[in-house]
Amino acid sequence: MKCYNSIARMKMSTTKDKSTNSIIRTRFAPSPTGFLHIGGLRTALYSYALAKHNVGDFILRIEDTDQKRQVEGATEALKIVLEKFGLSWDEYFVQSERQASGIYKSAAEKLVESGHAFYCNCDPKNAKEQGYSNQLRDPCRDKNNSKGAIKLKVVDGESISFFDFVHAKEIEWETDTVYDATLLKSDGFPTYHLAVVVDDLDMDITHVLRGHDWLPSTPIHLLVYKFLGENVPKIGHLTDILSSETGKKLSKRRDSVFVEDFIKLGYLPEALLNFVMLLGWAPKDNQELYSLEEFVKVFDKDGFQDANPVFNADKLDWFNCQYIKELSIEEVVKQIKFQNIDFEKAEKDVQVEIAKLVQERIHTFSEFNALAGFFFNEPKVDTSLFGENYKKHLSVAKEVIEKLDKWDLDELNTALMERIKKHEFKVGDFFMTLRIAITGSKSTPPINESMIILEKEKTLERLKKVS
RNA sequence: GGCCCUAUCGUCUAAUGGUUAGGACGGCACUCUUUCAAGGUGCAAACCAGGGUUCGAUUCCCUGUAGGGUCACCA
Repeated sequence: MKCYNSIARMKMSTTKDKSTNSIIRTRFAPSPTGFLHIGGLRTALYSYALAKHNVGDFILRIEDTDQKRQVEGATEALKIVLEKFGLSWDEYFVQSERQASGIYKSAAEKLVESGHAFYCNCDPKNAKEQGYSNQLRDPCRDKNNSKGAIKLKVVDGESISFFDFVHAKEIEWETDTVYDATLLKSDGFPTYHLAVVVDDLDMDITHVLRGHDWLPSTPIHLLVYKFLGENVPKIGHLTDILSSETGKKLSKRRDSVFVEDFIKLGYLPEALLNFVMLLGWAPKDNQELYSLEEFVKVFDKDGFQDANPVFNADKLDWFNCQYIKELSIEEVVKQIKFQNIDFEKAEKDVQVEIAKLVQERIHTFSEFNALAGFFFNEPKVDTSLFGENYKKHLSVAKEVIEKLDKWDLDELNTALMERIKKHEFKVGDFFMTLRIAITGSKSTPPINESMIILEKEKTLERLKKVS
């Protein structure tokens, strides 16, 4: 991965001939205010795929112009997660570092000079109470102030539009509905509206992919682009992912939305990424399983969905199953270690044996303890679960196991089956009794295999306890 | 409320001016099986409504309805 710093990058752009630059350049521009949102992962993925499908550049830009909302370590966490998903970037920028060079301030001042922006020296704290903050036309626009925040001077009676490449249609606004947005705050930092335009221009971004929540402020950006007099990148707005609970946009408060949380719950990055690929984009054929590499290969701008998809957890689980099945047994072992401390302490061959039994039976690794915790913790056995004849079953089983001279799956099975026949037990009933006695549950991994793993002593201990 | 976006099975979606409207998840049934999974087979399940345009609309246009987003010196 190439990682330029901002200064090096600025030097580059001054020496480069922009007119010959036809390469596709996309960016992911999160603000470091917390963990990565599932929708953010999808935006990053599509931006990455759009660039890489066309052998272009994918840029990571940290938008940290609101100093008050910074979260310690969020940028580092963001980078780690993106790399975990294979979304590596070619260039890296931090807006607060760029801000120091005065790039945003001078752009804003340029707009004032050309008459497209004005100073507002109202106290931001009182602005709301005075009704200045959400007014379409700010009273300061005619005051000729020479300091304060800088706001956009929107001209009425015009229309402004752009072609949205996700929706594949022209979207238009009357400027009468666009408010005099703040571009440069009184602390000297740009707002998103200014920074995004200045940076996308300076970094030669060709395609902007962002969330639908940005659509309403697009006319502001369009105006700034126009007044700065440069080429506007193509812009596309991705659908919102809806909560299956509320039917509304996924919210940090109500829904589980953070990528890190899904990883903790035992979802594999490949599975999560594959799931997210198909929320808002679909291929022409019916293929559903894609690695990142395959996805990049088939990705195109025509596959975008216009309607908001609902987050379907069942389908995510299914994807996770598919990828868990493909895992090598060593990888399964590794994943289980994150879920259970006792497992980590077990002998290596025991770990492998347990992993084999569990691999096809779980949707996420967090299910491990419910399914296979009995290997490490003695279960509480609810005797009401037992069927008829369970006492006979148990005494026969104990007898067989005690006499068994070799602790081996085949030997155990044949010895058990022999006695089942002799006593004319129902095979299923007999093993269900053993299953409950040993695991405390009616649905478990294969019971003979489990007993072999548990070892003779522990198996007998548990059988004795309930008989 | 203003502005903007959207509308195919419960969910993710494909295709199409003429099709038995396809696939996947989930559901159900059967099968496999000492439980649960996994696997296999099959079934049910959709074009929001009303007007146009057209020989013909799920598809194109309009209206309605419904859903979503957004209205900060936050991003």
